[in-house]
Amino acid sequence: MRSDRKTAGAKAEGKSDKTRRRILDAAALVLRHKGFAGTRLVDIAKVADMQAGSLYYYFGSREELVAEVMRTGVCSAFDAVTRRLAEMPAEASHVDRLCAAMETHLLFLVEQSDYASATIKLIGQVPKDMQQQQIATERTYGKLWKQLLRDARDAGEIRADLNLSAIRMMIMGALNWSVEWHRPENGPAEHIARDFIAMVMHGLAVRR
Amino acid sequence: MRSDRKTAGAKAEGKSDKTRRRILDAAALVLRHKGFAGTRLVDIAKVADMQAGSLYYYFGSREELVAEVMRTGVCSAFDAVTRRLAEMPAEASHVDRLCAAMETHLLFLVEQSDYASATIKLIGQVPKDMQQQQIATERTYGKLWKQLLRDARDAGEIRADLNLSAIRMMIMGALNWSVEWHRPENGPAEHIARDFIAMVMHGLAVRR
DNA sequence: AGTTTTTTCGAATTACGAATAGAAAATATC
DNA sequence: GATATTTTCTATTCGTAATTCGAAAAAACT
Repeated sequence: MRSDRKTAGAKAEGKSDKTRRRILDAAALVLRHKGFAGTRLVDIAKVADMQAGSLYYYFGSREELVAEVMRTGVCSAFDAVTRRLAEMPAEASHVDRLCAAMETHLLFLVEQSDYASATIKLIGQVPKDMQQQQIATERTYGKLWKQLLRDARDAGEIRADLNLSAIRMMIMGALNWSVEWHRPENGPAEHIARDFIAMVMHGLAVRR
Repeated sequence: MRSDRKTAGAKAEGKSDKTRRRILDAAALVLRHKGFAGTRLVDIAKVADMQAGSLYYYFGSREELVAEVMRTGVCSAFDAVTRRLAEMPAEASHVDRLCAAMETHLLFLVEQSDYASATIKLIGQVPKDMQQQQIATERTYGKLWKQLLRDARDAGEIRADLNLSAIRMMIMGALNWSVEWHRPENGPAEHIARDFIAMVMHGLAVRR
């Protein structure tokens, strides 16, 4: 059994923690590509360079492992967006901030984090109880987006006649769906983001 | 073994065909809610009001059954949109047609067809070979959308500086993602569609 | 170097659900 | 109404992959 020699929040990372992370990384990678049903423990073990049985030294069950990948996925995306917003100049408009959030979310998803893309993919695949847990974790991230939209609307920067909840879900949907189709050969994610933001902000219709 | 007393395209539907459809309906319903991994044959059988073993009289395997649900899902969505476009007045603009297609796709997805919503959900969940097959089936539907966008652009009705492939995927993503979040209590799908179309066409930003 | 603790292994077990097959029931045919 | 055909049921088999467990190996400690 593992000893808990560390106090919460310790910074040094021992061998055991590194192995644990290696397993999580492997799981995120495989899950991202094969989904929940398609991912077997032996697949994860192979990538992590160990035997399937050994995984149980670190995680109580397959579900527990997957759940931690998903939790990490949401939290890391939240962090990435939050950090990006934090480093914006104070004079940035609410719309600027909204656009930055969209760009960051998309880039993070498709070319930075296996955890985040795996999480998106898994949301619709895991059993009901895990899903509940997951939705709870996502609530904080959802609130951030809700706030971004509300601020922009209250400042008169975006139109006020739309159901912002629906708009938010549609935006997230467009961004999240990219994990299903985006491949590097479709071009750099920055370009996708640019065009998407152009559409969302100014519309497809030509100005008269 | 079933006799093939019917010639292709016969209109009368015998008892056997009705049972077959009952199973497909049940499968679509369950798959829509539980996904690929979460759906067991006994679940489908229960809804179809029969024993799991009996399914094999109609389908060679679980995969075959799921594949037929998915094929039906894409084809029916294609039909719904095509029909809607066909009954539009000749003087309708290309943008009008594009909007009609978006609305139809969304409504069909969230409140008309378990087949269509199950299909969307399953795309990222099924094994690689089924996925290939599925993508092939979807190609026709994809072409329809590509054409709608291209026509609108060529007619000068939408801006010409955007990557239409990416835009198409983003639009489909926003619409498709609704199967993950939309519930009747979020309000009628018509309203969601209206707001989404407003955003896509005219943008969130207020006009100066 | 010897001892204890942590980590890994790999074979065995278990659980679950798809698939099969032969009997029974229902339905159609003559 | 008897016979043939189709459909369904039930119990069983089969395969796969998660999980367990005791032993071996590695690492840490004295």
